[in-house]
Amino acid sequence: MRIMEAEARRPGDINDPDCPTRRLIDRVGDKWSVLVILRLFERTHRFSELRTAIGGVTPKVLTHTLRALERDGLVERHVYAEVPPRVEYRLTGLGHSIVAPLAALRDWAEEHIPQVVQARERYDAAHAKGPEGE
Amino acid sequence: MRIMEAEARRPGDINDPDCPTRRLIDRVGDKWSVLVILRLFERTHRFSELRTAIGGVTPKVLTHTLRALERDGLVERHVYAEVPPRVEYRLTGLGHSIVAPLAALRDWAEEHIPQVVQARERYDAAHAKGPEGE
DNA sequence: CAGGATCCATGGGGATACTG
DNA sequence: CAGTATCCCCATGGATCCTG
Repeated sequence: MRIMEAEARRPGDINDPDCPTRRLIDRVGDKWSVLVILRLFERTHRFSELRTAIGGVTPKVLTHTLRALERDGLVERHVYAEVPPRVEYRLTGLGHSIVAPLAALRDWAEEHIPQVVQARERYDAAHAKGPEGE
Repeated sequence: MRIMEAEARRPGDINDPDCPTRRLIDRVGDKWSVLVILRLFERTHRFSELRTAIGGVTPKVLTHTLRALERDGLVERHVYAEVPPRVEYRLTGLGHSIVAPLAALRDWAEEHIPQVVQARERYDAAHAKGPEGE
């Protein structure tokens, strides 16, 4: 499998800043990036639209997230010099390309998270009072 | 089937702790989980093996990571009551199932990170001295 | 409307030392 | 060997207020 190839060429050296896996984690690891990307995949959004659509995100953080995404070339920022300021965000081609992998992961989540939850309950139940039964 | 619950209650409400996407981010968002999973996909590892193989991870953090993974049902922990303590970690079936999506993302990274890096350089160059040429 | 500026709480995660 | 126990730093991100 592909995984083996990667392993062969870069044997898990996550200290290497060039390690793709490492950078990937940085990218999708933060709290809002993925949500923003999946939102923008649907359609172009204005700042406020994203803000209300996602909910729970503060302007500062949303701005930061969007800037990071823009810097990485995943999102485009379009400013319209109008009287009521209008700024639209949309995915770039690169941004679109990451949607599929992201969607794959999301699909995994939707399908398996219940099992994860069950596993947690089992684990907690077995460890809360101390592993006796065995 | 899978989506109905999460989707039905709130399309994209990441405030809902049950939102699969949200939980997924929690899982793959931390610094070492993905590395550990991909390592264990190759073969079973002992604690020290993982430690040296991944490198840069402290025992405390590695333990924490493994515990979380175990709790989520992605990793199995096998303790051998021997004189020199031996503990082996391996992926569960569930753990194996997430490798493919993870690999997809990793493949994306390997293929597109260079573009991301370029985008960053362009962005930084364009913003460092002030956006004039606009 | 879009976001910059500030202050601050939380905790992930690193370093180090110790133990069953 | 396989962790535990502490201490500590600082990046992430939330709350609030302010502005072009």
